[in-house]
Amino acid sequence: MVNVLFFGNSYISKIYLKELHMNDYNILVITSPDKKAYRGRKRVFSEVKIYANDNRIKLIQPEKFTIDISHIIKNFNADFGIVVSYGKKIPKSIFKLPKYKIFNIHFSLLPKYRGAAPIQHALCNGENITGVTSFFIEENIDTGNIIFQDYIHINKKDTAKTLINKLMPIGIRVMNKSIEYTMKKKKTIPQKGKPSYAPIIKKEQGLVNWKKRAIDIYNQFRGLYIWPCIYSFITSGKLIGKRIKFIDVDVFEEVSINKKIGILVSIIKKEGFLITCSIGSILVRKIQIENKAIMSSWSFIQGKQISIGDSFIKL
RNA sequence: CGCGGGGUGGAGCAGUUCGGUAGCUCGUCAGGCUCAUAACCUGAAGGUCGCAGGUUCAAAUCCUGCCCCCGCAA
Repeated sequence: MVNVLFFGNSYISKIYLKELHMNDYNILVITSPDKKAYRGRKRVFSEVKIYANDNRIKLIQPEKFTIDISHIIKNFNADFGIVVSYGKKIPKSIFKLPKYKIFNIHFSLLPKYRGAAPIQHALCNGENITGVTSFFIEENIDTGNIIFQDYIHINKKDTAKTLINKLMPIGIRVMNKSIEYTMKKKKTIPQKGKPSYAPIIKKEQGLVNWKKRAIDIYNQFRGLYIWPCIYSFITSGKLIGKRIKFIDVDVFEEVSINKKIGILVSIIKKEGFLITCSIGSILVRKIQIENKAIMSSWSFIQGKQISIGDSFIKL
């Protein structure tokens, strides 16, 4: 029986945990403590925890890696460990414990996009290629020697959501290859090339800058699709001061040079409305006003909440 | 027992402050115009105004209780 430590928190992690479980490894899951979601006064368990509980997989939820936690992990006698979307730094005292150390599944072509949000940053930058890399973790973040790497093309229409879906099967393959290579003690290779960084996304990064090109704003939309979405503020008309999230947008055209930017210039029946950017304009199909549910731009227009000439640019 | 917004024909909204005829932009259906149309014109159907009480000559509107939905924050 092969003992595996699994570090993960998100629903992405769950997919990898499931793969390991299906392959009959003896797993110890390390995930974050439960969070409280107050709406409905419920406690929310992470997907990882739910899966572990449903399948009777051992699980611990340390806040920090204390001596006690370290003992539990040591006593598990892991052969190796895998980290997928864990979100916390794992100290040396822990990652030196397993026989074959611990490796991470990272969603970029390292050394590009080191950090917490590689998928989002790759999309925001309009990359047309990305991938999955596995490497042994060390004290610096995302710098370890590469075990296995695979790439994938990014479609112009891909958002963070669709790209994650495409990366999942690649990642599974990378993980399985990595396990195989690790057990065979196959030689790893140092990262080479110029590194770039993908720090955690903050909500403020969703604010649209209308001085940018339509294509740049569209890329920002793709990258921040799942969270926090791109948004702006309505600065005229009846909803003045309200924040508006753009839930579904597209580039309408990308060549015109506009004097007035951040203005709703026209409405396309049943489709949505156009907003000018410095170069080009974007078509907004779905929106969400703060404190409201998501609705189509067309419905929004029916309610006379917004009309041609309204602006989104802060004065 | 965190903060806040909301429930009005099929969709999105106004009307509630200060009680008095159910309103707007769409959609649907029928007819008309048109070579033609998602355009335009005419007409029609479709609502116990979230639920239950209360006040009143009269409640979408005021009072009380309840249900449901949503945003923020974690």
